[in-house]
Amino acid sequence: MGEQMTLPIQIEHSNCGECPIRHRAVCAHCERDELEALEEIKYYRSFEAGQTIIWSGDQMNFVGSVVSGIASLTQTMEDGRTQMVGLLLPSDFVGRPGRETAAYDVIATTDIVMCCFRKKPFEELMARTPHIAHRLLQMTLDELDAAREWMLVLGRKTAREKIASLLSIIARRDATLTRGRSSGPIVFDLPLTREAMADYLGLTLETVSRQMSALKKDGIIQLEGKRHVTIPDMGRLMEEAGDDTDGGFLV
Amino acid sequence: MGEQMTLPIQIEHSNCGECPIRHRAVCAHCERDELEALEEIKYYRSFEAGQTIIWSGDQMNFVGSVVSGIASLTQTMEDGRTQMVGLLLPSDFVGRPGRETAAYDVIATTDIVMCCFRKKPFEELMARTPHIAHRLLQMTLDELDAAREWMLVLGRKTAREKIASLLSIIARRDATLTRGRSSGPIVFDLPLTREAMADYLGLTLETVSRQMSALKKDGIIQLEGKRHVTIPDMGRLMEEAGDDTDGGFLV
DNA sequence: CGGACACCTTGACCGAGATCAAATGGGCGA
DNA sequence: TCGCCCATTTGATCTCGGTCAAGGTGTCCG
Repeated sequence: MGEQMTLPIQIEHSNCGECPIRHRAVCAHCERDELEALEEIKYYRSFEAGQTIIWSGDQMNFVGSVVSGIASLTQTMEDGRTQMVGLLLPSDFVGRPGRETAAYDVIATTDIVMCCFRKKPFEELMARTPHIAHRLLQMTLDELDAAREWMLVLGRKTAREKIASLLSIIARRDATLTRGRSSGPIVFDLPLTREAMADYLGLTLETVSRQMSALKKDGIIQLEGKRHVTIPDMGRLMEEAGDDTDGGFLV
Repeated sequence: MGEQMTLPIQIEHSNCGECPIRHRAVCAHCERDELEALEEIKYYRSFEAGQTIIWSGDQMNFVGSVVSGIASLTQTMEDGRTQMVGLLLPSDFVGRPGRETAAYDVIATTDIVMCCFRKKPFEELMARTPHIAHRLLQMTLDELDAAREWMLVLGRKTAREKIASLLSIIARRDATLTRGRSSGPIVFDLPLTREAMADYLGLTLETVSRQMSALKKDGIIQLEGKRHVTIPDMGRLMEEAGDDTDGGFLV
């Protein structure tokens, strides 16, 4: 069975035409050609929050990456239980080279703009450019890591640890995107509803809410409104997450 | 961070020298050369049940595949909680092309024989042979699928459903390896202890044992001794697993 | 300004699975 | 064959997180 995957494509946040993201290939000496080839097969799509971008089982005729907004990769059981299996943030890649159909639902969590490439030409480009294939392999390995790290979270962590893990991942990701590694308090807006957090963590939204309140009461996080989060001490949060590895943060 | 992964390499169970597995490359017209090149950098290692084959953080100087036996990819928290994040069965590939160190512990569940290739030459071969890189990408995508499917199991399924899911995965894998798809009862030996099953499923061994007994009492499975399992009706087992997809089994 | 709606919080209670503890059983070496 | 060791089973109890049910809060729009 074919399916959906996310691979963070190596890109830079600088302009290429109307697109705020520059799709950068890996091989230094042929970068120019690749960029031009990508330009030719590129188009844009946008989706509103809540829209299902791709249904599990869909024929896929494009690959692409998220320009802005958040989407989730989700699996659903027939009785309605759902589990988010991946989070698509800006710069993440969508689509499985070589596979025909999607295996997961891709649901827009916020409004989304995607930069798409027609699948066939992209794959041909990939075949012509070994470095792209190699880069895709590396990205897929990263995804696999993230998935396996998440298996530990889902299988063995308590609700409180799960919340702390999610917060630290989002904070880390946010911190590396917006500034370099700094050591002050970290401030960001949660891009997920309580329900989406619950789907990601294998919890109910009530439990998520309770644990958020508890972390707030204990001073691990500060909450302003429902979404605005301040983390005064990243180290303490990671302790709460039960993380031995600091994930390369603040190294 | 680099790490460990499993990718089922495309192989055939026929002899090549002393190795019971034939390492088969993907490109038909250059298969001969690839086989010869693989022969040159090949060697064997064996491990006893319980041995840790690779420690998380180890420098990796080989890639390889399992010839016989079972191993597990495992993550451990500092307080001792462990979660298995992958299962290595015969024909599964070990090692991350392009990564320096292992991210997970690889522990021999049974006695193991591995067929290894020195990493550097293997990667050079990979660079020379685009089809191998492409094949590796496909295998990695399969792994990613398996991991994400498992996230649904870990996050949303009940203990009973988890056990049924694990049994059906093992049964399916066993069935496709040993014979073609047949429709009769399925018989196999569990390659895992109750504790290993628990580590895989995010449960305790007591719960595993209880649910196995329950499934037995309800006639979903038959148990002879501790390990020998008969599944009279695969359909019923998959119902218990809450699986909507039949995973391509008996299609 | 106020009402409606979506999202979130909090409370009370319950149950699946964890934990602690003990009994059973099978395999292997002496 | 006996006895030991270790995996497994089974039992009793506890607890975390799920479930059901009210409220609260913020935002949009009349």
